[in-house]
Amino acid sequence: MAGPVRKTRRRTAPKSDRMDIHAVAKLAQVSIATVSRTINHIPTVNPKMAKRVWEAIRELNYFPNTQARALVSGRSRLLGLIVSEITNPFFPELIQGFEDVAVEHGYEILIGSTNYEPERMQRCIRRMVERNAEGVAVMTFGIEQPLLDQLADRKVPLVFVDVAPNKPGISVLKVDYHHGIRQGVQHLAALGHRSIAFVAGPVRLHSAQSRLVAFKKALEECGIRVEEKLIVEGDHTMEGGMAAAEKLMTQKQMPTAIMCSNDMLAIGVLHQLSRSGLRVPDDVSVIGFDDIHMAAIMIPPLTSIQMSRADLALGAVSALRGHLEGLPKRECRIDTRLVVRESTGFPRGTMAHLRGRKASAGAAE
Amino acid sequence: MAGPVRKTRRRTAPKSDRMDIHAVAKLAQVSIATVSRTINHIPTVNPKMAKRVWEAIRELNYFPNTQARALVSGRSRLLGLIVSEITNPFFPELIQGFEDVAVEHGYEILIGSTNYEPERMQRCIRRMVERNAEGVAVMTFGIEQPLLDQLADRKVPLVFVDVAPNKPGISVLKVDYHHGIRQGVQHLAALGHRSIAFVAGPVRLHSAQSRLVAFKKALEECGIRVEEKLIVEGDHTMEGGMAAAEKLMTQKQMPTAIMCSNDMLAIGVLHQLSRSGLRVPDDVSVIGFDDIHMAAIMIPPLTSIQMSRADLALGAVSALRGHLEGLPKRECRIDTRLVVRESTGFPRGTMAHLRGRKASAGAAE
DNA sequence: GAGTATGCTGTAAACGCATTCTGCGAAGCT
DNA sequence: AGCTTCGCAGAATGCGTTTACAGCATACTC
Repeated sequence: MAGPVRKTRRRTAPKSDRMDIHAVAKLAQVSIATVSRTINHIPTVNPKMAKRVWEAIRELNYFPNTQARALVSGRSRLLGLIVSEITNPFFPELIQGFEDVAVEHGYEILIGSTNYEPERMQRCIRRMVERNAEGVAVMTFGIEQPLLDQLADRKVPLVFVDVAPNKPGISVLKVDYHHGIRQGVQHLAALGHRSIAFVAGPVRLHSAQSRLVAFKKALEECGIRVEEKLIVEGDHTMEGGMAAAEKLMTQKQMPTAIMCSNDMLAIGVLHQLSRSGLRVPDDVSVIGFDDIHMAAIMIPPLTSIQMSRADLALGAVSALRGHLEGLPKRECRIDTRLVVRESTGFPRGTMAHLRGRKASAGAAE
Repeated sequence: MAGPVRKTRRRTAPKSDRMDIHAVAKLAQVSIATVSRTINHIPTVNPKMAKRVWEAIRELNYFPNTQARALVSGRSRLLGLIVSEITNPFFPELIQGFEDVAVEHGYEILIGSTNYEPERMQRCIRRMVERNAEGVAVMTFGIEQPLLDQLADRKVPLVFVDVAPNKPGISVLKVDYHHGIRQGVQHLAALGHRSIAFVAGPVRLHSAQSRLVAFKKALEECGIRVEEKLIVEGDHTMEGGMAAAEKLMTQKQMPTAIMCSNDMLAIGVLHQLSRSGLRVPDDVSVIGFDDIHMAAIMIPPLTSIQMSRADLALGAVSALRGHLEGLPKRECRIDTRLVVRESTGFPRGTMAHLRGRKASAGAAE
């Protein structure tokens, strides 16, 4: 023949110590196809052989090689999750939930944190593409359009929070900020508060903007005028909350209640107030947002607006799985609701305040 | 020949829209071998061609398929990180550090959290093996020997904290708990404390045990007798800290200082004390361990013993990389050191206490 | 009892890439 | 000019799976 010499190159190692499907097949005295079918629970396999195969697998302590499976099947069984910062307690709780749901459906997750740096975002996306994630949930609460396109162009199913480009293959989890925030404002108004401040999040974060808008709207609904002076910007960290509280306290008219764009801000506010000798809720009421685990164990336990991480996680995974099964896109609503604890009470100096000192915990009564 | 008809099965899709190395080769007018060499920075490639290749890659927005590379090269470029619970703030900080170091060396990470459940641990290990992690850092501060063997048997490089089986391919990061804890005890002793309580971690955690032992040893070094009554067990959560403080306060002789096995406990203690009307550090001094970010922004800022997450992460990655390059094993020392903030001061009722009220922040003076 | 349907099994071809080998043209050397 | 050296293209092979398809019993039909 004309072709070059055909040399049957030997496997580098004597097959025996290689832990692959062949080893299992050999031990179970079947072909690799049967092993594969057994592993994948294809029903046409003879139960007798299947049993032999499982025994061999057990004996050899065999685990299928995910990379090879992914390569041939085209399915990586990997879902990406991009968050902004893993050190903000909200996110680990979210990650936990996301992972639980993903694992339940046979997926694994690839985590990326952007730290709000576009360059890191870029790397995250690159990793997701390289590892062939079947879908990516972008939970950074703020998108970078051009980067996103890299994913969308590859037809990777995506799910965003709050806002997303209107394309097929892209779902969005619409958080109903308004409901929870209105509950919060109504709760404060019912207690008698009329001077309510808001510590907003970074303007560039869409979710923070939505919370602010919802707050203003809720105020109006309760017939309370929006005072721009009572709205200060924080950065969703404790330090930001402390600075914001500081700023609010130097104002002529100090608010009797402070709502915050997230719990970290609220915790910072709590600290700064305490540091200044003000008592919560006796002097000032405080409401947070997110209801992270820590909120419940503050002193006093923080009244907060809950946005369920579990729902978020579930919604995200469901949406991605939906895309993978062909459904074009989807809009999932995430509820928020007020959780009343002990950081809210009657405003100082009102009759209610004097009467109600003891009742501040349970609100009404 | 005798064999069955050889049917050249066509690619499922017309090659053109498949984004693989062939497409790049075609566009750059070179062979796939050259593309491969270019991507892998093999120096023998002609710079001119390399440039053409990079341009083609850019134009096509090509990303190499990681699974295929891993399959053929045998290197997944994946490092596993197993932690106990992602919702304890210590761990996200650790994960962050680990990821940073890993990415810097061209690795990606696979995170697993066990939640202290052996069954989850099992699944984590399974995932690490299936995905072919090149090394795994087990940062759960407590090992499950039998499970671990599954990894060791596969010759996966491992790194543990505190304690590890003495085998080749297994490194250990030895945390020098004693140094930091001694500094803490000495700090308290110097301020005049003689009645120092310790809120320990779960007995089953090796790291918690080590901290307790180090505490006792440090006490003796300072000539203070170990009072078993002043040692209570917590569970490394805030709630555990609150319960422990409660317990300590009901004792006949209340301690003037409390050291805790981790910061979450200390924060819980802080809360419970404040709830009971005791002031820190005026009435009781408190010292934490780990020095998580949150410690610095407590009220009062928590004096804590720092164990650098960055060092831990760096040590872990270095050890794993060492194994991959053939070094048999390694023992890396992780330092701990006292960070004095405002939760420690002179004990109540001493002359020093009266004199030193103002000086409590800076300790000495 | 021959023919056909049925049920599993084994074989071999992909999946996308890295690696290696051969063949070959161009450049550098004596 | 003849030789070596270098670096590229082209082709083949393997990584560990999945899967289409061929094949072979066995069971079923009339």
